[in-house]
Amino acid sequence: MSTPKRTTVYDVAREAGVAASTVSRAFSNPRRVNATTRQHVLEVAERLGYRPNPLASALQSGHTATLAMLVPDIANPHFFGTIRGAERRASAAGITFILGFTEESADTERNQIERLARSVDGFVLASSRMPEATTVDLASEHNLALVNREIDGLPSAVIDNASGSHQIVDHLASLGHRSLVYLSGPHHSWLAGQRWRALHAGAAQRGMGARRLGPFPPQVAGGGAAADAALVSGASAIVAHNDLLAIGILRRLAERGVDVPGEISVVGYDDIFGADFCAPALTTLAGPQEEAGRAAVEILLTKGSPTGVQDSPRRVVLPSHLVIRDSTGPAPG
Amino acid sequence: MSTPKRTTVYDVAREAGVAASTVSRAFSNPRRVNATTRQHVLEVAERLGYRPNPLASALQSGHTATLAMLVPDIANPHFFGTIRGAERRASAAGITFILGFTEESADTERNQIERLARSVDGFVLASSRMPEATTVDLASEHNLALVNREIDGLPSAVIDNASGSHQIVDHLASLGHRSLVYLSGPHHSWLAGQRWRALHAGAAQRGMGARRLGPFPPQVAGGGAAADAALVSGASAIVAHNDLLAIGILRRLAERGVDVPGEISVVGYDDIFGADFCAPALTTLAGPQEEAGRAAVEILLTKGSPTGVQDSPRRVVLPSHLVIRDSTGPAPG
DNA sequence: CTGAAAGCGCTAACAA
DNA sequence: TTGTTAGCGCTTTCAG
Repeated sequence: MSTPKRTTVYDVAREAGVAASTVSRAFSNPRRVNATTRQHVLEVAERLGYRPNPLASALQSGHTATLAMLVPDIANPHFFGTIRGAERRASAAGITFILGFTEESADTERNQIERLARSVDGFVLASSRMPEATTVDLASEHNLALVNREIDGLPSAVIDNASGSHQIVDHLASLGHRSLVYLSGPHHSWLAGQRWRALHAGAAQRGMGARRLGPFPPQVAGGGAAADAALVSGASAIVAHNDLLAIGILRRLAERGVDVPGEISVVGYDDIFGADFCAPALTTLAGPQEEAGRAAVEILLTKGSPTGVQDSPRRVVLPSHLVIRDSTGPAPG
Repeated sequence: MSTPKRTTVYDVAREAGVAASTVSRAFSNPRRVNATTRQHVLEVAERLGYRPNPLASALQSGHTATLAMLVPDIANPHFFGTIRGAERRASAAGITFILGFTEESADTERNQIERLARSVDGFVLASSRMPEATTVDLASEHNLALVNREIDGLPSAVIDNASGSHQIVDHLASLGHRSLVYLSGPHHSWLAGQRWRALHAGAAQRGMGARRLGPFPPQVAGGGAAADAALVSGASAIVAHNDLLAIGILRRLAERGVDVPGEISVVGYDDIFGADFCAPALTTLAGPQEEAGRAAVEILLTKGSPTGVQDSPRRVVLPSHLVIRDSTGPAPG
């Protein structure tokens, strides 16, 4: 509030008997300054309570030491781990972390990027909703790293949903299920496409039937309609687009007096907070979310580094594993 | 990545045949410019793809149009609503929103504040862990608004825990409970103090016994020890510091074969995501979290406004209400 | 290794 | 209402 004139490089310089540029170097380019001089400058700075102004620094240098992460919705616990991983990594590197929400809208996402463009060095886009072309376009002007989305030519960190989906199919097959129904997430969701393709292929290999229904809103509230649709389909196993939806389905099935897993099995994706204490506890595909967030930041950090060369974009694929709980069991009959 | 020379106010000014300051005004001070001129400037700016650089603007004006919210832990769903409310309000005002985590540490919190000080116009401190003195100190140099914490002389938005705690006591009393045990959160938590005081007073009024045990880590994992301690205490009702802890307690009780609410009732605070689908569904104190976040940002926004005068700090108290679910029932015997 | 000087892009007096 | 003139606080050539 009060603005008792901030101490600047000049104040420190005068007091230390050096030039402002030396003070600057002492902070941002330690090697370019004599160790003794630097020590002295730092002491004076400390004494005067000097604090570099990141804005002034960024204005001149072009580097903001800040990065932004854009997430569709904060209320989805699925993003917890990723956010935390990203924040931790950024923090560790002394990078300021901006979190933005896109409200599940590609337009909002795009606007956020344009808006923040000058204030950050790069963006982590989690489960981006933007069309591929738009994203590629933006990537030419901005530093982007994707999480749980892959686009040719762009760096990304994803959790292996293909292999994970196969694990799900194998699990269900081993329990004697002959058919499954995938209750899909948003139509334009890259993840939904991935999951369905793998599920479909895996089921074919195992001689199982597989159908896709939906899209359903990937939230607990979407579970009602999804469950009802699944029941009509006659499949003995439901694979829900994510845990939120799966939990909603579990609820609806309980309301309707359908026994899980006695009459029907339910599987989710993400292993979110709550998946282990809903009733019945949910069988779901888990992955190192935190690691994914960390990796994305890492990518941004190294991209901006001295190499300068834009080698082929890094793509990190993290292993997933199926956590078997109480919502899956032997096929009935 | 590529830096094809950004268009600046000067480019626009030249092209529009006006001075740079006019361009500046057209954007940031529309009234101080002729409507026609402004229109023209905006058109030219649009055509050239001009985008104001917020850093340069902030450096000169001292206003960053950015604010930061500091939260102890992103993994606690309790903060969802508050974060979302704050972000939405900021977004609506065209303010950039920075989210930081303090890892439940007062030191980290303080460091974050110092670190971001120059880059933001104010801070929303959610469930701040800092000692009162430190906070008051910081408030003299920074623009602070507290959420779920009250300190004399500082603006805040809190959910009414006192009245809420009384609601809990009344509910339990009406079910015939003669004693309750409060399983407390962190010792230095302001909320924990509030809750216990109100619980204690309410119980006394109703002629109920009340004991406090703990502190316990306010997480699901803390529930094991908490539940065991509660059982030993012999109380027929448990009030947990928050829902995370309550859910952990529910789990432990289930493991030990203790019937809830048949043998013992359990109440939580916050009505977090999951409180409605754990087993049994949790009776808990709910409040308008989102509103709290919104209010805190609102405070920051108006504080920085033209009034200039620092009237008595605003304190917003939001109503809470008890959501009765299946974890509470008549006292046994 | 260090200093001097010139801005980064914008806004804020002060004139006109 | 608009233009002119200085910077905001820092980094960065370029000399020395």
